[in-house]
Amino acid sequence: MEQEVRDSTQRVLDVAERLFMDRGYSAITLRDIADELGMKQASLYYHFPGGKEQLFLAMAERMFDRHHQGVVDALAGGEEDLRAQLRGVAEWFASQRPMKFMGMMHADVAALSEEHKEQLAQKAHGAMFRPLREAFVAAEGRGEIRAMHPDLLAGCFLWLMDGLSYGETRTGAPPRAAMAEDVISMMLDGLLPRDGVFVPAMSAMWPVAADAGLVDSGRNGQGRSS
Amino acid sequence: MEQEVRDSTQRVLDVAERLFMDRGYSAITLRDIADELGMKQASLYYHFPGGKEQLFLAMAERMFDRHHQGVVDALAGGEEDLRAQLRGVAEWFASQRPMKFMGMMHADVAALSEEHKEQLAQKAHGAMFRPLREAFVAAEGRGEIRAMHPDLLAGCFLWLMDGLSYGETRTGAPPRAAMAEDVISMMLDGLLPRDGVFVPAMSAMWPVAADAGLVDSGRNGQGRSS
DNA sequence: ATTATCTATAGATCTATAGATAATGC
DNA sequence: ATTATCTATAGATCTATAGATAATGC
Repeated sequence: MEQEVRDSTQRVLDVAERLFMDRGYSAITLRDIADELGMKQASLYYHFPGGKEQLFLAMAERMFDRHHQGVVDALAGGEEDLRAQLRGVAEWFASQRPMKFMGMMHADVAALSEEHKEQLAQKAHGAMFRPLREAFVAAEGRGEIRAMHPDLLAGCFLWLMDGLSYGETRTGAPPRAAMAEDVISMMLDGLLPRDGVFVPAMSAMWPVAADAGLVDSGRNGQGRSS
Repeated sequence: MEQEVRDSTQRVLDVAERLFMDRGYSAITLRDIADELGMKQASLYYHFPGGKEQLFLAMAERMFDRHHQGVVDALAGGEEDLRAQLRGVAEWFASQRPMKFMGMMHADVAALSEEHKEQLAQKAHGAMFRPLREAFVAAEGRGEIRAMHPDLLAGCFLWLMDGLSYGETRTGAPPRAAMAEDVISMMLDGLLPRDGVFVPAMSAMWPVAADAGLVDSGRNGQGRSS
């Protein structure tokens, strides 16, 4: 029975995570979640007496714990080599559903109480930002990369990894692994030629759609281009 | 009177843009917007008979038109030099309120009708994505940068510029101009040393907070770091 | 007559609470 | 007795519509 409780609550969190992360805190109702679970909206209060906000918070904390584990493990797996570490983190994020990290930390969090807002920000920071930042600091210490504000580096990388998942659905886009590899190469090698030679990119092999929109439909993007 | 109508409707759009972009389509009610304007919720239907969705759409299109102008002008101002062009675009975005582009194109757009969804995606693409992508293609054609999928390059840059505005409120963060310059340098020069020399970064001058959270409060970020 | 607002309200949700019910464990 | 659900519903919004009102332009 103890086991049952756990499974059931975890299933609620699974659905909540998928829906909240996909459409945002305000857009999702408890009924949406309950419907997907085949239960009634009021039944969710058995698992989360604090209601919607408590459910969202529990979902977010569980998610951050998971990502913390994934990021820390990935960083540990490529020790002494930043590129290998970043590849590992990229693989981790590719294995997870998009979290829309910043979208959540901004729009969704605004709907929470002041206390929970701060709590979640701290959690997110400790879970993903801090370990990644430390990896950049260590790489700089080893003389592997130049000095740049480590918060900026960690933020850019996390941000880009999260961003890759948005583009995933586009038709004609290079596969995610190729994009991640190129993003890492862009950060480390840069786009300018090195020693007069161009570093090859994986995504360069994919054909560029004539005028790739989000889908391939007629263009009505912009008329009044002055 | 004609003039009056225009001003009044534009003021509605101003407030709608600020609120929608800040907290998302679902989180903002027509009452929120009307209150801020000092009018009644029902009065908004005079300006936008189609209601909330029409108001959001009009707001987004006006915003994209503005950004199209800003991006195109910035790109034209630094012709034949990608770094100058990107600096110009970065300055443009710094002069504008954060648009939370992707957050909007994903979560908010999901609440719209299928038709408007597509319409907005096309608009956003034509307004900002396409001109930027073409600048990357041209730079590659000039031999300035290596070949990489231009959609990826344009997406990364836009994404990073949008991301910079999120971090802006953090205490102790380097000023936005320094961050933008470093992000551009990271993309073009890379983090690895060039010809044995480290390219200097502006943000490297800013002190790294001992354990910079979003604010400087006690750490409760992560306990169970296995 | 037109413009730009307002008041009032119908109808549809949404969150949260109270209490019933069925199944399982002691 | 406990667990996990359900039904029913109060109370609070939210969107949208109908129609009144005051100010301005012809």
